Amino acid sequence: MSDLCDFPQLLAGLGVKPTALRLAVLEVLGASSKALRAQEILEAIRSKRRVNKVTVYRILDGFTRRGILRRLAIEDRVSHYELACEHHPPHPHFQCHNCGQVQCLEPAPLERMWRDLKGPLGNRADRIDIRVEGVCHKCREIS
Amino acid sequence: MSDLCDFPQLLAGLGVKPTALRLAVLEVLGASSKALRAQEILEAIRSKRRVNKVTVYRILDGFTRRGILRRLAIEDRVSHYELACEHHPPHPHFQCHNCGQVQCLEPAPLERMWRDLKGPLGNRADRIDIRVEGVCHKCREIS
DNA sequence: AAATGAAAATCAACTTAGTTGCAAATATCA
DNA sequence: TGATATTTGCAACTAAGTTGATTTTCATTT
Ligand SMILES: [Mn+2]
Ligand SMILES: [Mn+2]
Ligand SMILES: [Zn+2]
Ligand SMILES: [Zn+2]
Repeated sequence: MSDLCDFPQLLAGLGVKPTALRLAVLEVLGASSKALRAQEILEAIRSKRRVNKVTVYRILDGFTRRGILRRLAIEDRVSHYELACEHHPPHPHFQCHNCGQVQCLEPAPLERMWRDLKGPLGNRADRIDIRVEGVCHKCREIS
Repeated sequence: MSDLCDFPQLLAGLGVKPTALRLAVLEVLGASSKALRAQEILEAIRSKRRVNKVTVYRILDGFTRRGILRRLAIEDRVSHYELACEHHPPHPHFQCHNCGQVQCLEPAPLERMWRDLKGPLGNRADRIDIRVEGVCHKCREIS
């Protein structure tokens, strides 16, 4: 999705060393049009080289803490990850409850929701996640 | 939250036997102003009687399938449950990333989101979940 | 009241996704 | 080169939930 980002430079800007594995994680996510599970990222990297899952989990975690990735709590019991670079502003997601895929939707409606939800609370809102669940285009055709 | 519902009657209407445990699960959720984890429901029941966790998980699962409860994928790796009766229409949720509590927000803005998100897809949207993340009122005071 | 049968609850074992602690391998710097 | 710090790997563990088989409960039928 984002071959627009120069990953080595992105990491350099944050003082993070661009190791082969860190770049591999970013490239897998950059090449995907949808948010991926840690498992899927792991397998994608493994199709090219050998990696330990712990390393991948640690990279995903570190990137999420630094704001390089967003971790989505979109599905029970499995996190999904996506790039959080400027080409990927926060946006709603769609998950098909038949095939499980997580699509990215257009960011547009987010701004308005912010205003509606932020107001009425003594809480401080830092982030808003919108998840649409249903049956995707492909799965509808089949059945 | 919903002492408004007559649980035995609710179950009867669906042809589900109102066993002691099923009612206990509904009463715990009915007495709570926030969505609860399976663990919390289990502990609440255990403070009164002895139960096996499998039974509680199966009850939660059955209720969710029948639409008596909603299962919320609001936090990584832990489901939250809430009553889905007419006094609890679907609504956005707020989770504090300090204390982890999941508050229920007002249902109002949901209708509008539907229209915005349903349209642009070949997908069929069945449900929309909105999750606001931040720091809750209580946790803000403390720090 | 005893026998039958179905639904509900329990138990032990298992699974999945992720985490922890520590050791080995690399990279960086003096 | 050696000393230090960072990254990666390995094995063991955890938390949340699931599975399959067994036992209990409870309403019917005899
Ligand atoms: Mn996305
Ligand atoms: Mn709620
Ligand atoms: Zn699908
Ligand atoms: Zn809080």
